[in-house]
Amino acid sequence: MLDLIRIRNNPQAVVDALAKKGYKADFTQIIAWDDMRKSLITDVERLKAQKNKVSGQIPVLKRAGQPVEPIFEEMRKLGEQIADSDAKINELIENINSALAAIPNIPDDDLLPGEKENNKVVKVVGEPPKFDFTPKNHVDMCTDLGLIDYERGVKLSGNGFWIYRGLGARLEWALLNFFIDEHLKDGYEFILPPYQLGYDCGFGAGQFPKFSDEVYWLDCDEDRKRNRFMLPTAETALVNMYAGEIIDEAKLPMKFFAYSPCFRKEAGSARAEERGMIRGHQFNKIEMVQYAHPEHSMEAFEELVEKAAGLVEKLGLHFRVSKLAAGDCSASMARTYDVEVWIPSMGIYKECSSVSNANDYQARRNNTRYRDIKTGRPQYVHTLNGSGLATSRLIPAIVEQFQNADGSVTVPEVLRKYMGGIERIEK
RNA sequence: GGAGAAGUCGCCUAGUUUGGUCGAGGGCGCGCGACUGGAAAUCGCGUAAACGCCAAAAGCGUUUCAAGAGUUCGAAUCUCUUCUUCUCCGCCA
Repeated sequence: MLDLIRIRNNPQAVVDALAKKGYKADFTQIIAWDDMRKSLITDVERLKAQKNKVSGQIPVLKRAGQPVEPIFEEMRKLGEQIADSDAKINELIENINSALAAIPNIPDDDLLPGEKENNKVVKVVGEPPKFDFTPKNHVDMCTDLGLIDYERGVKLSGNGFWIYRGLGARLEWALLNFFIDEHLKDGYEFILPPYQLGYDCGFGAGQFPKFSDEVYWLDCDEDRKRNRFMLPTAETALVNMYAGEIIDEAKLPMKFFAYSPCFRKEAGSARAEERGMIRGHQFNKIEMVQYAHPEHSMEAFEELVEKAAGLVEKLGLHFRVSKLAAGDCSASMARTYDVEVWIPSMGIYKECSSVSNANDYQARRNNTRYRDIKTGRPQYVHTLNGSGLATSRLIPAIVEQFQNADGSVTVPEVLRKYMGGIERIEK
């Protein structure tokens, strides 16, 4: 949610900034509504003040034994006028809010405009492995080694689901354990959130109303506001934990990470090149979230990027970090860097972490504030999130990048202690 | 899932029977000040948010007693709906 005062103060600046995201903003209607709201409020508040004053007289007159009935008729008329104006004001507020809620976040100044083609690689670590044999793709590797059972996953739940088996399950769990330990070392608090969330969480995170069709709903009431959905990422939970609260400034930054499966419809995105576990309806992810003071959110952002990249690096994988152009950042985000891991069989880098700063966009939507020590006033926090990391993109990278001529896979060293010391996965 | 009780200012609590100077009293906590060499104790003062006048401060006004709707000239107080919590029962990992 954007700040209406900011829009009012300089609409053109906001229009220009949003244009970088490819969003055509026009605030004339919103501002007109807000103008109407303001003038109505001034009027109706004058009426209310008058009503309160007269109302306060009634007990005094009564006590003095004076007649009060004559006043009632006038008061009734006043009351009708007030109810009338209040209804209009509420309608205007609703209009304004739903219009504001549909507008994406303002991208940071330093972002390039445009889409993917303007993403900029800011860091490359390692290089693509060279094989002196014909490398296999991850689907074949995982199937041959018995790590993943794609066929039976489909049998159980349909396309987009798989079963982790045996060492595959242990590898998955080892990755998660490795990430958990690393985040604990960095002083992040471990959170296990509910996997079913209410509508407000989706709204607060900025995913609803626009993307409410991309999650799985558990109930089918006509009004989704009373229903729950399966979380598409733990961010949706973490970012709403303090909704409506005022946090002590001294507590900032607050740092969390959560494990959760993520459930996504991914409608219409089934593509031949995204076989295996590159894109599924359910995948595991550790998500990092920080609540930061606005003056320090950029540092928090850098920290999260470093952490995400550091994890991939410790695994020994070849990857790169890209700074996304304004139009490639999601609607809620002011700034996003992707950590992309090399998938040899596809010949491309695939996102395994996306680190973003929402600035105050989410905090405004779900009313998460801190109390400023100097002024004593509540201010919106900045919320940041980043995967740390999503395993479903890493297992393909690991089995492909670390495959050997005999069809085995070398287990990254940092994972071995979580897998009973196994160094190599073979048939 | 069934039956009952309850949700008041950071926390605890008064007020709900008898609707009207109740936006709301008291205690704790917290902040400031006095006393003290310093501290404790004591005493005094203060103690929410949103919105509007307004870009900001001061000030004034409006709104907010779980949320929403209703009755009424007037609702913390009466009615309805929803949510949450607690107790008992049922069911279960």
